[in-house]
Amino acid sequence: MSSEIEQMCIAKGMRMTDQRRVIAKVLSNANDHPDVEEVYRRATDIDSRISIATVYRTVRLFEEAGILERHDFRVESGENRARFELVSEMHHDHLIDIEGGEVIEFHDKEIEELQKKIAEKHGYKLVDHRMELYGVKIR
Amino acid sequence: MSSEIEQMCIAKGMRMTDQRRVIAKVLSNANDHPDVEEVYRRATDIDSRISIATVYRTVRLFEEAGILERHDFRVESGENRARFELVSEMHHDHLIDIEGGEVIEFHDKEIEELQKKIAEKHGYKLVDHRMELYGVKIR
DNA sequence: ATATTTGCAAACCGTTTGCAGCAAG
DNA sequence: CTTGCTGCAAACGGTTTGCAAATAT
Repeated sequence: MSSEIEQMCIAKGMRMTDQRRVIAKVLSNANDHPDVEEVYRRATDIDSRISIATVYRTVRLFEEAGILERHDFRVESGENRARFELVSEMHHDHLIDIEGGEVIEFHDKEIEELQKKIAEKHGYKLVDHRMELYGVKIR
Repeated sequence: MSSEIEQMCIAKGMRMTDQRRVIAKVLSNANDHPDVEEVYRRATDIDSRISIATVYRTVRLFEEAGILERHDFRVESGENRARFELVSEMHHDHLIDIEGGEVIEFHDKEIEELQKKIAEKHGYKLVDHRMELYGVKIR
């Protein structure tokens, strides 16, 4: 059976190679926000004939096709790797545990509404936004 | 007369070189959000004996001293340069014109409050956040 | 058959760093 | 005098790319 992303690719008329199928599967199954290295690890685990260059090309392709969303979370270690997740029907933002690294997804209608209003107040139509909350667990 | 940033540096006991003084002045006078190349341009305009390496070292120093804030605005051209601004007494977020590139600062108490609540609802203490609105001018 | 994709390694770009000389305290 | 700063050029790390071979359609 083909993965969720593979279906989307087919729907968009993309040429499906073994590599793309594997990467599509890895990303479809991910419920975290892996970076390219991690996708590469998981993909080569399934099929070793995949190069990191192809992973880079493929996540970019998927992103441009509106299948994946790219994030640049600010992270303690200062490493600057982009992380990816499947675009979901429901838009959401992220709360990042700066100690543990976990990422919690949330959606707040009220904030979204306020953001739109702020843009309008300044004479702008809001076309995108980025909101990341950074926190530490209360124990 | 010494610039706002220079005063802060002195207050923190930093060794003041000509290069640092010039860079401090450039950043104190900036009311935009220049990247390193732009700071370098403005600085060498005043005194050509400044290298880009020193600009990099100095903005990092100022950032770590809590004098500057670093931003990584998402930008159409895909270029990934960090941009800097003097930390202001009043915290604010940014509305970025994705066409013109202008950056508008704003502050919304209500959103800040909601962000804190969201973090708490998930068992986190909010320690930082990043909120950028991307818009197009309504003509 | 042809157009697209791949792996490889080299290039890229923003940023950092080792080092020897220079300047601040 | 000592410690820290600078310029230079080389290294870095994540990402992209030119190319010839391999593959999808």
